Amino acid sequence: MTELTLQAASLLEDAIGKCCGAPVRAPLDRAEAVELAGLLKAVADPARLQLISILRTEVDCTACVNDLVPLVGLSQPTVSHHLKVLTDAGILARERRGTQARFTLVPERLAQIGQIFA
Amino acid sequence: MTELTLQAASLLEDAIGKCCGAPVRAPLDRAEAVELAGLLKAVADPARLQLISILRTEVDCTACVNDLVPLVGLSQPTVSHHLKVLTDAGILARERRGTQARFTLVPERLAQIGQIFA
DNA sequence: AGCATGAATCGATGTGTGTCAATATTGAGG
DNA sequence: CCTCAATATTGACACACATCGATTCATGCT
Repeated sequence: MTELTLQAASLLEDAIGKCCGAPVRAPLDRAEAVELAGLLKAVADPARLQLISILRTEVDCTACVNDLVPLVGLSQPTVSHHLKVLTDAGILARERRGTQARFTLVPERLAQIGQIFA
Repeated sequence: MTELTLQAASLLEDAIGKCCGAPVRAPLDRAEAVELAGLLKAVADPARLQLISILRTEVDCTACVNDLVPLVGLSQPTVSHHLKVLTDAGILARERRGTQARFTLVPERLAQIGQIFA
């Protein structure tokens, strides 16, 4: 793995053309773009954003489906569906606790999304 | 507008329950969630992510439609469509330059998206 | 004016997705 | 084992959307 010194990176910036002080990256190819878009799609939905924001206010960022259903005002199957989408995207972790399923935020994954546009 | 001191915010954190060191926010209501989701949807598409990443490598973060079409490998109408979506979302700015239209990144808007999950 | 070029709009089409009611599955207790 | 409570899956439906070809619109040039 070759690494660039800060100085070399700066020269590269001048050569390629630099934007807005943001780090220089090569344009995404189709595959990379599809993967990133998949992650963003998981989050680009009102119900799922609400679920995430609710979990953020819960102790340990966890809750079970039954707690969430009344808070988002959707049917239980629909909430279950959204939780699955978020879990498949690695944004939530699922853990069985007796008869109920507890969902917990994965903060590193959220931070990763934030980094995309940093 | 009432402001919280850092100390008060910290107490509030303890009272509400805190997650992952992320700032405490109230859960999103439906309207807020819809608006945020709209912004994220604009970005949650492979072609549009590619367009953004390409613009980032261009000098001054600008390019015209004809330059972009071959780079993303989609038809001109489709590229035009995606550019419109990004522009409507405030992520690009459009400017006529003779017969062609130049699109420029709005870095503040991109940063705003990053902040959502910070 | 007329033509050429670059960009936007239109119409159509196939695919994806959010939602729910109904049903199935899982796990705990009697 | 049977039942109950919590969650997941299925089927169906409406709606949104990415894509393209054809066309239209806008500018600059001759």
